[in-house]
Amino acid sequence: LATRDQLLEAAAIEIQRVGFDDATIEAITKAAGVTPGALYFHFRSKEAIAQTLIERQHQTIREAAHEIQQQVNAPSLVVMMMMCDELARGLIDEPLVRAGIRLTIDRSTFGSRAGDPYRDWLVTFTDLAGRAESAGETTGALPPDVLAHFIVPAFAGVQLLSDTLTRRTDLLLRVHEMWQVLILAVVPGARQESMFSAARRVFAQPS
Amino acid sequence: LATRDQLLEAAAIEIQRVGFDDATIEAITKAAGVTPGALYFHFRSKEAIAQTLIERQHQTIREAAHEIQQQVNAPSLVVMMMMCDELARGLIDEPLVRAGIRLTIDRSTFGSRAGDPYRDWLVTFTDLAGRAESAGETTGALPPDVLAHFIVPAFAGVQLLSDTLTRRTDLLLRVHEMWQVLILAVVPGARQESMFSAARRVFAQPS
Amino acid sequence: LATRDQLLEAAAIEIQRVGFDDATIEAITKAAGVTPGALYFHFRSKEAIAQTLIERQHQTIREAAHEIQQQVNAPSLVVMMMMCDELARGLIDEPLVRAGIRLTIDRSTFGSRAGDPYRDWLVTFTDLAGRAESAGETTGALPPDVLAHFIVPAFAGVQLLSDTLTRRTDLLLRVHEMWQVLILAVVPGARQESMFSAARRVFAQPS
Amino acid sequence: LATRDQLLEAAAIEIQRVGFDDATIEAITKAAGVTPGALYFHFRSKEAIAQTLIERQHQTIREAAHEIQQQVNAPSLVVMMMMCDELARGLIDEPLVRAGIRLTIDRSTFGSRAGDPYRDWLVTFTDLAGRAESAGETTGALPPDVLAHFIVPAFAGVQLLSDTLTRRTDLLLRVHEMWQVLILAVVPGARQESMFSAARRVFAQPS
DNA sequence: ACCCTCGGGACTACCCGTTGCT
DNA sequence: AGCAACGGGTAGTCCCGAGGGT
Repeated sequence: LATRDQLLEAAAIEIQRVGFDDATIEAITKAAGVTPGALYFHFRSKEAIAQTLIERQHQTIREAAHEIQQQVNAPSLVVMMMMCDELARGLIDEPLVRAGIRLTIDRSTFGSRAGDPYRDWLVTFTDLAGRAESAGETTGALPPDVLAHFIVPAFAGVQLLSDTLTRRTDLLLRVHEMWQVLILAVVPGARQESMFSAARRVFAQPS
Repeated sequence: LATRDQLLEAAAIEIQRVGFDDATIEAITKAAGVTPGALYFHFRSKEAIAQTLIERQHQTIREAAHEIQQQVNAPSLVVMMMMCDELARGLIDEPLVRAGIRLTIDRSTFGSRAGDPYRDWLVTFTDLAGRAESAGETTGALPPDVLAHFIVPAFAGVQLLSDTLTRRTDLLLRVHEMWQVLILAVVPGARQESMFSAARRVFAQPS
Repeated sequence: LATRDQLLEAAAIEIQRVGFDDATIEAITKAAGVTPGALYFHFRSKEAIAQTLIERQHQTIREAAHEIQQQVNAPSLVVMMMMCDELARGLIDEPLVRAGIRLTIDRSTFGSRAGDPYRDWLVTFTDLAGRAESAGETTGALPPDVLAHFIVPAFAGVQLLSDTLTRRTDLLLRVHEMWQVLILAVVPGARQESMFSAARRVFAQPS
Repeated sequence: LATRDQLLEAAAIEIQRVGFDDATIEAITKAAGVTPGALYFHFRSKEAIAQTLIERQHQTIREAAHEIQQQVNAPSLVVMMMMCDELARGLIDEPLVRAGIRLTIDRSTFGSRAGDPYRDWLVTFTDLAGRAESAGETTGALPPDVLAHFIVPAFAGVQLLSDTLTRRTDLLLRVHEMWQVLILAVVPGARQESMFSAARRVFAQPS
C-alpha cells in the first residue's frame, strides 16, 4: 500500500539524518503521518525496515548499473565512471541511497549482510576491469581484481570523507579527482588524454 | 589514578566491539572492575570518555607520525607509506586505535569534532606531498593537495572495506595494493621500481 | 456458519495451550484460516469467545451428566464416579473441555461468573449425595452438602496437580485413588467391596 | 536493602490481587514508593520477581513445617493437620503466601519450576503418612504415597474452590471438613474420636 | 578525599485488541 | 468477509546524581 512506501521514505530520511539507532519509531511514524501500529503492521521490527531499505537501495543501484552497461556503448572505464557518478549523485540528493549507505557503514546493527553491497560492486568492477584490460584501455600492470579492490574502497572513502568534512558538497569534485589518479595509474599514456576528457564530461556538475 | 586508565581501556575495548551507542556504562564499568559511581567521578559523561579516547588516539597517531618524520631519513612518499602502515597495524591490534576510528566513522554522536583527525591527516599529507614533488619523487601532474585529498580517503575506504569484509585480516595487503596504484599514478617511470621495493619493505607482514 | 465453529475450535486449542491472556487474536485467526475481520463478525470481543467456550463446555458436561443419570440405573455414588470419569477423560483429550477448565481456573479474566461451573457441580453432587444416603450407600456420618463440598474441590485439586506434575498422564489413576479414599470414608463396611469393584470398572483405562 | 523488601511486598500484594500478567511494573513500583529504575536494579526482570516470591514462600512454608515437626510432639496425622492449618491461615492473610500460590496455580508463566512446591509437599506428606501408619494412626489400607497423593491435591482443590466461591472466607471450615473425611477413611475406628477432637482443636477459628 | 551502593526518571521498541472502508 | 490502520499500554534499559561508607 501507499502507507508502506510513505513509511519507507520517512524512515530513509530519518535514518540518513540521524542514523539507525537514533531514528525513533515515533519520529518515523510522525513524519509518515501514521501511528506505530500501522508501522508494525507492515514491518515486523525496526530492523526489518532497515533491511528493506538496504535491499531497495541495493536493487536500485543494480538496476541503474545494468541500464548503464546496457544502453551505453562506451569504454568499460567510462562505464565505471558513470556508475560512480550515478551513485555519487544519489548520495547527494536521494534519501534512499543516503540511508542505504549510512546503514551499510554504521554497521553496528547488522551482522554479515552489511558487506553484500560492497561484494556486489567488487564483482561488477572486477568484471569491468577485465574488459577494460582486454580492450586495451588499461596497461594491465594491475590485475583486474586488484584494481577493483582498490576502486571500490577508494570511492567509499572519498564519499565518507566528503560527507564528514563538507556534507558531500564537494563529492563530485573529489570523485573526479579520484578518477584522474586512476587514469594516471592504469591508462596507457596515449589514451590518457581522451579518458581525462571523458571523465570531465561524466562528472560535469549539472544534474 | 589507575582506575581512570582501566576505565579508558575497558571503554576502548567495548566501543571498538559494539560501537558507542551500544557500549553501556554497565559493561564498561564491569569490565574495568569498578562501579558506575567511580566512572562519573573521573568523567563527566559517557561522551567525555569518547572524547578522551579520540584525543588520546589522535595524539598517539600524531606522535607516531612525528617520530617517523623525525627519525627516518626517507623520501616523503615512503614516510607516507610508513604512516599508513603504522596506522594499519594499530587498527589491527590496538583497541585504542580501533575505538578511535570507530568513533570517528560512526559519527552519530559527535558534531563537527569528528572530522578533526581527517583534517589533521590532510594537512600532514598535503605537506608531505609538496615535499615529494619538490624532491622529484612525483611527476607533479597532480597538485599536492589534490593528491593528499585522495590518499587520505582512499586509506579510510580501504580500511573500512577490509573491516567489513574480512575483519581487517587483509588490511596490510590492501594498503600495499593501494600504494602500488598510487606509485603508478604519481611517481616518474624511472623511480617507480625503487618505490615499489620500498613499499614491499614497509608493508612486509611481520609486526 | 462453519467459520464460527472453526474459530471456536482454534480458540479452544490456543487457550488450552497458552491461557486466555497469551492467546492472541492473530494466532487464533491464523489457525482457523480466517482474518480478524471475520472473527469480529461472529464475536463481539475476545472475551465473548471465552464466554461462549465456557458455556459450551458447561453445557457439554451438563448433557453428559444428564445422560448418565438418565440412562444408567446405578447407585448414586457410581453415578458420581462416572461423571468424574467423564470429565477426566474430557480433560485429557478434548480441547473444548481443557480450554473451559483453564478459563475457569485462571480466573484472571472473569469476575464472579467463573464460579458458575463449580456451583453447578456442587448442587448436582449434593443432590446425588442425598440420594446415596437415602439408598444406604453411605453411612450418613457426613451431611450430603459437606460431602459434595469435599468431592468437588478434591477432584479439582487432583486435576490441577495431575496437570502441573504429569500433564494429566496419571489423571485417571489419581481420580481412581481419590474414590478409594472416599469409599473408605463414607460407604458402610459391608458395601465397600462392591463399590471398590464398581470403581475399578468405571476407571478402567481404555477410552 | 529495605527497598528490595518493599518491592517484594508490593509485588506480592499486587500479584495476589490481579495475577502475574496484569500486575504492572508501574503499579508495583508506585505501591512500593520507588521508580522502575530501582526495581530493575534489584531484579533483572518481572519474572525474576515472581521467582523470588515463589522461592521465598516456598522457604517460608518449609521453615514453618520444620518447626512444627520439631517442636510439637504430636501424632503424624495431627502434624499434617497443623501444616494444612498453617498454610490455610497464610492463604487468608499473608500476601506472600497468597501470591506464591497464585503464581503456582496460574502457571501461564513458568515452565516446570511451577510444580516444585507441590513435589515438596508430596514428599513431606508421604513421609508423615508412613510414620502415621507405623504408629498405628492409620489402618494401612492405603499406602502412604497414595494417601499423600490425595491429601495434597485435595487441599489444593479446597483452597481453589474456597477462593473462587467465597474469597477464602470459609477456607478453615472446608479444610476442617476435609480432615473429617480423611479421618473417617484412614483412622481405625477406635481412634477416630480422639482424632476428631484433635482436628477441632487445630482448626479452631481464632488466629 | 575517594569510592560505591542505590535510586530516579525518561524513553523506546514492541504488541495487541479493535474498527472503518472496500 | 478482507485489508489496512489505530491508539493505548507495557516491559525493559540506560544514563546519570545524591547520599553514605571507608
